[in-house]
Amino acid sequence: MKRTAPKTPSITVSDVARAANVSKATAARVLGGYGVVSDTIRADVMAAAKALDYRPNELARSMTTGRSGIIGVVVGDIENPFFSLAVRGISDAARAAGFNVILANSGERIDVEKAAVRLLIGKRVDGLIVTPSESRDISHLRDIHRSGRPLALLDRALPDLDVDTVTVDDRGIAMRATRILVDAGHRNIAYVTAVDAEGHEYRDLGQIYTSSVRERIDGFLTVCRDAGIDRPERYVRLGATSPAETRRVADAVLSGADRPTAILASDSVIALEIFKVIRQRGLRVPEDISLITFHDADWTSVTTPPITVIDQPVYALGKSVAELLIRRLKGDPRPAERLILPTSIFERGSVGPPSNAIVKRA
Amino acid sequence: MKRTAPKTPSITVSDVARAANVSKATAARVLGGYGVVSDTIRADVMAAAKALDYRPNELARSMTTGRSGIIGVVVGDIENPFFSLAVRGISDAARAAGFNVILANSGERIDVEKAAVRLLIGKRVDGLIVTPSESRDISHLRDIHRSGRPLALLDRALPDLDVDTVTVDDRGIAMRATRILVDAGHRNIAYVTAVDAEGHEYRDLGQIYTSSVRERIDGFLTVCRDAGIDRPERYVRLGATSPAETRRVADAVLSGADRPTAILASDSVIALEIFKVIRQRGLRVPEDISLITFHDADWTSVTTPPITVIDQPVYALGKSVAELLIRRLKGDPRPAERLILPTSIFERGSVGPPSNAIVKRA
DNA sequence: TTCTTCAAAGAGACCGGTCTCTTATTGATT
DNA sequence: AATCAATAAGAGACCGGTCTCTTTGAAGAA
Repeated sequence: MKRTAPKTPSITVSDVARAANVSKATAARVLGGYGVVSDTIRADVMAAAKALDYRPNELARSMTTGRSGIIGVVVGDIENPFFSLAVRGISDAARAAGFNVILANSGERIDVEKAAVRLLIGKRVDGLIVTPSESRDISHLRDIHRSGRPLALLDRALPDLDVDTVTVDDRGIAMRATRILVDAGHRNIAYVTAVDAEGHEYRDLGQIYTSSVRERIDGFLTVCRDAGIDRPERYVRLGATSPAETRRVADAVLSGADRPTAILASDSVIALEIFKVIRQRGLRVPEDISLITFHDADWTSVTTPPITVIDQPVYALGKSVAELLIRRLKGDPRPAERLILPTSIFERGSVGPPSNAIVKRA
Repeated sequence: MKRTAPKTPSITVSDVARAANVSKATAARVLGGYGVVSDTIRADVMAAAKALDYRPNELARSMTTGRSGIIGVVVGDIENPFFSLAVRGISDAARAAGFNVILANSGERIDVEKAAVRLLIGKRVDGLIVTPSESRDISHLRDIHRSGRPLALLDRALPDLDVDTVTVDDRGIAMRATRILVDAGHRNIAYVTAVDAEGHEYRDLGQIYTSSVRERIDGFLTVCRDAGIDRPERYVRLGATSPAETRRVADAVLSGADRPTAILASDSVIALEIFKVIRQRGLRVPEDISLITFHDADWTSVTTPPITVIDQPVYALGKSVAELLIRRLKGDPRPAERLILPTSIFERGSVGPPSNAIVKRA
C-alpha cells in the first residue's frame, strides 16, 4: 500500500463524525472522552475512528483547554551526569502524573536560559522547572511567575523569588568536606568551580551569581578561616567551564609554586578532569594531592584510589521538584515550599595527610 | 506590583491590534514578521506589543502553519552517557537550524516507545529521530513515515524501513575488538549486553531484535569461530538491563567453573558495573580478566588500568542524524541515506594474555 | 392523553494565530 | 483629468479541537 501523496492530510474529528453519521460535537465527545454519549453511538464513532486511523491533534486540544500536559525543564548542562540524573527524576515523577517533559539546555548562559524560557512559555507548557544560572538577572523568571504559570527551582535557590525550591545544604556540606581536609592537616586547599566571573579571578562572594556555588565557597572559606588559614580565597579557582578549560585551570593550580595539597571540586565532571591532570603530571592521590568532589558520579568508586565524594541526592532532587510543581499544577494553594534535602559524604581513599614537602614550605 | 489574579489571561494579537489602533491582520503581520507593513504602523504595533508585553502563542501559530519547529527524539536511556552525548549532538544541530528538541525515554521497551511516538505525533512534531528498541515490531515507525513526517534512525538500522539512518559498522568493529582478544590468546570470551530475550539465555541471533547488538554478536561469534573456538555462543550473556541486573549477570559469568578470561561489554554502563564486580571478587584486570567495552566513556581512561574501548563517534552520530532529518524537513527529495560512521579502537591497558590457570583448564 | 423531565445529540462559537481576498489610498502614466 | 498599477490596511475564513447552549425525543407522571 504505497502512498504517492507526500502529505496525508490528517484525519480530524469532523472526518470521523461524517463517517459515523453523527455531529462533530458528538464525535468529539467520544474521541475526547467527555460528556455523555449513548453506547451505540460511542461504538459507531470508535469504529469509524479506527477505520480512518484517527489521531488526535494535541496542539488543537491544548489550545482550547489551555493545558498542554507538558512540563518545561531548563537545566545547565544535560551532559553533566548530575543533571541527567536529576532530569531522570523529573521525568519519572512527571510520567507518573501523566505529564510529559520538554527539555532545554542553557549551557549555563543567561541569554540562552532566557530564550529557552521564552520558547517554553510560547509552547504553553503547564509549568517550568529551572536551574537558574544566575541570581542577578531573574526578570524572565519573575515573568513566568507573574504569567500565572507555576515555576519551581532545582538545585539553586533565589532568595528574592518566592517559589517552590528544592536544594541541598550546599554551605553546610561544603563545610563538612572542607573540615575533612583541614582535619587531615591540609592548609593549602583549592576550590575549583565551573562558575566564571569577570576577570576570571576570584575576589569576593559578590562576584558569584550561582547560588549553590556561592554557598559552597562561603562554607569552604568559613572553615578555612576558622582553621586559621591565611587568605584561603587565593585558592578559589573559577572558569572550569569545559574539559579543556578545566585542564587549563588544573594545570595552573598544580604548576604554581604554592601548589595546594588538596582540591575540592565543585562537580564530578571537573573532578574527573582534575584527576586526569594530576595523573598526567605524575602526581599521586592522595600522597601528593588529596581530592574531594561534589556528586557521587559512578566513576568515582572505580579509580585507584576511589574518590571521597559529597553524595547529593540527585535523583530525589529532580523527583521532589517535579512533585512540588505537579502539586501546584493541580491547584495546591499552599505557600511556596523550600525543600532542603539531606546530603552525606562517602569517605573513600582520596584524602590523606598533606605531602611533607609542601607542608614544610607553607 | 503584586498581582492578585491567579491567572493573567495572555495578551493576544487582537489586544495589541486594539491598542495600536490597527486591524488584527495588520498587527499579526508585524508580530508574525510576514507580509508588507509600513514603517510607521510597524513601529506603532511594536510599541503596543512592548507595552502590553505580548508573547506569541506558539501553539496557535503551529496549528495554522502546520509546523511546530520541534524535532521529537526517542532514545533508549537518557542516563546512558552514550545517549546523552548523542542527544547533545542532536540538540546542537537542531538549534543551529532553528529547531527545538523534545525528548522522550523509551527505557528500551517497545510499548513505551510506541506511546512516546504516538504522543510526539500528537504534539505535531515536524520530524522524529528514534533509536528503535526492536526490529520486530515497527508498525508505529511505518505510521510516522506514512503520515508524511520525516523519520530518521539513530544507532540502529532497520533493513525493512527505508529512511535516513546513521549507524556505525557494529559488526566490523565487534570483529576487530574480538580479534584483539583472540590475538592476545583468549579462547574463552564473554559478550555481555543489556538486550534481553525470552528465557534470558542466548540461543541464536534470531532472538536478538536490537539491530546494533545483533550485528555485534554476529561479529563477535564470527571471529571466535574463525579462530576455532568451540561454541563461543555459550559465553553470550543477555539481560544486563540495570546496574543490579548487570551485577547479577557479571557474578554469574565470573563465578562459573569455566570462567572466561576476557569480557567484551556492549556499553560503558555495563562495563563499569562489570569492572566493579571484577574488583569486588578480588580479580585483577588484565591479569585475571581482560576487558574491552563499547563507548569511550570518560571514566574509562582513569581506571587502573585504563580500559581498552571501542570509540564510537557518538556526538557525530547525533549531529549527523539531526542534520539528515533537517535536510529532509527542508524538502530535500533525495532517497533515504544510510550513513555509516567510522569507528576506532583505543587500546589501553585492560587487555593482556589469558591467565594460565584458566588456559590450562580449557 | 397531555405535560413534564431528562438524557442524548446537534449547532455553532471560541481559542490565537495565519493567510487569502477585498478595499482604500497613493503615485505614475498618458 | 482620467486610468491604471502598486502598495498598504482591513475583513473574515480557517486550523482542529472543546464546550456551551439549544433542540430532539422518549419515558414517566398526572
